[in-house]
Amino acid sequence: MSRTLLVTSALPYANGSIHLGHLVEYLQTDIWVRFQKMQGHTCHYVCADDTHGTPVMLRAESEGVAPDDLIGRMRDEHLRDFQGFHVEFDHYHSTHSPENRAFCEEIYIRLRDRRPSLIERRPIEQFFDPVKHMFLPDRFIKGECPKCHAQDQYGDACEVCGSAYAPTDLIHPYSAVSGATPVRRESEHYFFRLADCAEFLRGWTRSGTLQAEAANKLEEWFRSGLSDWDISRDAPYFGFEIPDAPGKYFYVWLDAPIGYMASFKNLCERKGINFDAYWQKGSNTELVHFIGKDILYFHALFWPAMLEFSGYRTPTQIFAHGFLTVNGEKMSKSRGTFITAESYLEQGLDPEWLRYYYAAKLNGSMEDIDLNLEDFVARVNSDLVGKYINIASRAAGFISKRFDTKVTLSANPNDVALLNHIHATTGEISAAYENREYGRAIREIMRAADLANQYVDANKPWDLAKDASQAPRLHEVCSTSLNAFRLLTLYLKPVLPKLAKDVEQFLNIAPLSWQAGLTLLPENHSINPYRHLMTRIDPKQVQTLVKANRQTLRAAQQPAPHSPVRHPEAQVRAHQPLAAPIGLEEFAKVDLRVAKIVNAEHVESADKLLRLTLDIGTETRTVFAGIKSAYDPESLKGRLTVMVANLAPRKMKFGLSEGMVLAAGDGGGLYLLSPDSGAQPGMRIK
RNA sequence: GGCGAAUUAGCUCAGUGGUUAGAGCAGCGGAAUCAUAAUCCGUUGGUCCGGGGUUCAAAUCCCUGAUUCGCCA
Repeated sequence: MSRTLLVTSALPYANGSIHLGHLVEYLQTDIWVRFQKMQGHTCHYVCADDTHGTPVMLRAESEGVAPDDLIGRMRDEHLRDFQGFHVEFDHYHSTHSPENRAFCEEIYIRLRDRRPSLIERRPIEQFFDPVKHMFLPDRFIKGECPKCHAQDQYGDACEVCGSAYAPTDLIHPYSAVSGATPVRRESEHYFFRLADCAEFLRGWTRSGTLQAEAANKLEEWFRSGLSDWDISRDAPYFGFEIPDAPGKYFYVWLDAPIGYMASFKNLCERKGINFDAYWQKGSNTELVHFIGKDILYFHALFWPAMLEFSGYRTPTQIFAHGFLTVNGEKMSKSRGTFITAESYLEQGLDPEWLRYYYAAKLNGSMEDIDLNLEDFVARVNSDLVGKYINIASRAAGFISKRFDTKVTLSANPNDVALLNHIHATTGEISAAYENREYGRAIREIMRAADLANQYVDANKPWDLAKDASQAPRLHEVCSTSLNAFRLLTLYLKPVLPKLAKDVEQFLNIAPLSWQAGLTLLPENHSINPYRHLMTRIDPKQVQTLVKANRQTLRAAQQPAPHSPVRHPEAQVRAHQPLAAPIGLEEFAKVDLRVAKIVNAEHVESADKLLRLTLDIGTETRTVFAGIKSAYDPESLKGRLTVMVANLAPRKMKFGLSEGMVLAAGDGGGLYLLSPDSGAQPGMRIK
């Protein structure tokens, strides 16, 4: 039965580049969409840039450009990266669009005008930056941790001791925007009464829309009670003004998911698709959202509630996936594993290698997947080139040279058995794709590729070729090999669209679709000359890629490592303004010394700290440094760095810290300073 | 701190119907030479994180500990 689907991937935020972590989601979705289209279903895949919010506003300001210019540029970059990885959207829009404004206003007004209303206004008190004249979200307020007294911690949680608190708990808070001391100020905010939607949400959650793990997570949230959602932000804010509220703007997370509708609306206008047939209540089309597990809260609570109570249909499925780790660890700029989509392509790596590797690793759960770079090379080379491509390569020469490029049909039982066997796996493979069990599909396909290679080996075309009387058999064996190869290509096509296209050209056939593709090449069908379809990965390419990403750190505008659509307010770290000027004498008070790290070790029960023993020539110091996330203690031993030697010692839970080491970081990574070669421990820095 | 997830061969992962735990890659031995040194056959390798319990029987269920990761809006 033919289905009609609208599929989305989460909207990437316009404040960062696409990296390999993002790509997990877009490739997962793209594979699924391509599979659905190959099935003959009607399937639209839309996405957009998520453009609003304080981080974009501040970044545009710091770059001296209008927000519109910034988001226009970012959208172009994002789209270019996606296309580079063969992610094929039917439309890629922007949340800063007339369509989105219209839907935001409409949905808001419908929620507001319900009786009883789902929108409530009440004043709340927040920190306000008196210099910058703006309210400060938690992440924009820094200060001293009330628990461990670490300096310069964010307003929501301490990165040194890991404790969570409210920004009001900070000691000596200051604005991360201007450096000014924030003041408390009251302002009226608009809230969406989520608690009133609880009953609906409980039912919706259990209606098969979520993975079991996700439904469990929601159950936790239900148990702890749903609170109202603050959907307004005060000017200045880059976003849409709330219709009846001058100076109040929709919070970016309200307008971001509505962007799915806006993007599709734009597609509908241009293609003559009936928008209402997809979005009206009771629609029998499927609405499927692919998201990262970190934004489940927004997509499984706020979003369906907003839709339901503003008279729209709710999503059919929310598919949440896990994060990407590289070599078993969080992506890290200092290790060079924070790899951007752009750099991957620039280094000349084939996007289909990554598509294949992700597919081989993905399943339908929210578990994280690991990109092990050594395994990546081995897996792609062995599976794709050694097994799959090899089948075509083994047979093509004979067909071209001995049989005038023409294939034949074979009734030989061995040949029929092989093709039947590969054909028989179709159901299992398509079920695996449908359920997003791509790893299972790939295992199945590679098992079939193994069979094909065994078949070639058993039938020994190279022996047949030596005996002219065996020519008909040789013809059958090579034709059967190519037919097997054709079926495997069909199965791999959602994952490897470009390669499949090249194979279609080589085999001289129409684009493969699922049902029509489950046939054989007709008698006397003529193929084109074989050219190498895919090269192997040279491990050096991967090393170069890692090196390149280690070196291009200053670009540093990336959002937090592995989240496809991170809470936008959290992404502001990269844009700290310069501090107020100071005189030389003031600077000279700081005694900076070259220090040799003579020992470095983990601190038991500390999440972020390493205990460093530093030699500064005249004495050794113990310093607790919050750099565990970025450095392996062993790698630090013996290296030189810079420390503040006259910082007053501070008592910490783990002992006395006698100074601090200097490191740069914007939240996405940490980079210890190093003096140039020749410096000796104890030298003063001035 | 609370809650949740994960921990299976050197690597990456399958494996809930409770029998003698599997695959791919890597390793080792052999064969082959059509194919981008690709392929084929054989083979080594695991106290299924530790400990306890339930059972005739546990990687699988229960309890507990360790480690890792995530969430706490």
